[in-house]
Amino acid sequence: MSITQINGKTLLDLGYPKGPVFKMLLNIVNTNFHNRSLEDVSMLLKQLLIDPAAFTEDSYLSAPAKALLAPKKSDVIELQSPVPFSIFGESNIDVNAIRQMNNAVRLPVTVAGALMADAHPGYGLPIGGVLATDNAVIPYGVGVDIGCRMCLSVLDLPVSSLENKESYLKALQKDTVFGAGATLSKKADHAIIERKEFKELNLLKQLYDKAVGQLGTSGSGNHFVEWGIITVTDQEPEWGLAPGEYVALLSHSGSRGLGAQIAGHYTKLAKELCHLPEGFQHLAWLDLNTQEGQEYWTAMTLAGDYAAACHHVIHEKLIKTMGATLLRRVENHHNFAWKEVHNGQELIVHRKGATPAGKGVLGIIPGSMTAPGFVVRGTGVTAGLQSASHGAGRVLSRSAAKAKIKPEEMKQILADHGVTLIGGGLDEAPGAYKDINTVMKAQTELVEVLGEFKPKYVRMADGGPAED
DNA sequence: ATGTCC
Repeated sequence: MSITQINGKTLLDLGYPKGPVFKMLLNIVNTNFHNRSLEDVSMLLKQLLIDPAAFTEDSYLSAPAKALLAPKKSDVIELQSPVPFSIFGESNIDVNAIRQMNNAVRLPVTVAGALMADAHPGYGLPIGGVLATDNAVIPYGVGVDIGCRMCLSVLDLPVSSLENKESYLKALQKDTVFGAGATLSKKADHAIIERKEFKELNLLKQLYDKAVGQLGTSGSGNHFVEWGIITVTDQEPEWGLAPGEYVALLSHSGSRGLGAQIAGHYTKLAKELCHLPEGFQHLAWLDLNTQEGQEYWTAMTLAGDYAAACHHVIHEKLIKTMGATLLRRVENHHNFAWKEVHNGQELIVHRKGATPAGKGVLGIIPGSMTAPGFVVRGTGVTAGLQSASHGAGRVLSRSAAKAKIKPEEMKQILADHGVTLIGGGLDEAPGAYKDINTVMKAQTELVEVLGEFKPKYVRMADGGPAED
């Protein structure tokens, strides 16, 4: 026997006006009409829309009928007075990022917020923004690249082997694939493609082939795969490595087309279901008690695991090519939402370009292709919502970097740091980023540094043409 | 970030 369930899209397709009647009908239909056929339910909903007056005494549908008959009242959600939030490294943050955060803490679902030291403006929530809400998830609070993350593998290769430049560069050429829409020529094998969610949600069904083809690729933008040296400095390393220098592999990428499509789909749905005032619409949320909210959570979780799988495929290939053994791995999402308990309340904590930094939690904060990245251990500070920055943060937009930075300057900085780059454009030049050391100083109370990673051989997507 | 599509 099949169970009939409808969602917001069903109502939109039937021609229902957006508003409070949506939530009423979803509850009524999905709890009381699930034994009826979808055809019967659709017919009934059509009649209700055409002649609501005929249903005002209906035992199930009187409330939505009356709502449809009521004079149209504005259904724009009212904002609350702002929840105070901490800003780390405020003097170094674009005012527009702070303005966006000021907006986010006025949502009626917001319980707490924090802005990280690498913050810059984004869609809705700024990059570097952390927002804790009550039972609501904001697709643009997670970001377009769901599950964008870092992965560091510390290997048993001798540091002196890095002198063998060609073998490391060749491995990067052979085992990594970059570019928008890029796929592997030989499909990667990983348990993620067996996940049942790909069969349970229509959207995920449609994205399955794309996900399989792009598994193990890196994408474009600020994503990279690089070899380098990690210097472990912590005297009592709880991560099982004695202080000293090691060869390490570091990657930065996300959930590729899969996550991007999920983000696009549910952001659109959120905007249709959650009506915010002008200027706030990118912050539209999905109630986790609705089918749409649950679907997003399921899809987001899958995209996060898929992003992790992509890193693991890349690392396994490179480790095998170099004949190395994995000593220790550290990895973390920095675009995601988590269910966490803060001050005794379960909250939805969105980190959009922020590293989880709960007490004792390890994470990676990359610098740039010539600046060090850091392995950190969170302190769990409440003011920072148990978070830290996800990198240095941009100081120049992509277009500004292309216009301002000269190719010779970029070459010189790479040479000065002994870094070899495959691909990479002026928009990713070190000069486009803030000074990572300034950013780290602004968050000393949020994270302790356990080790410092210096890039040596870096691969990124080919940069676009320079702009005039 | 994504083959730039609501």
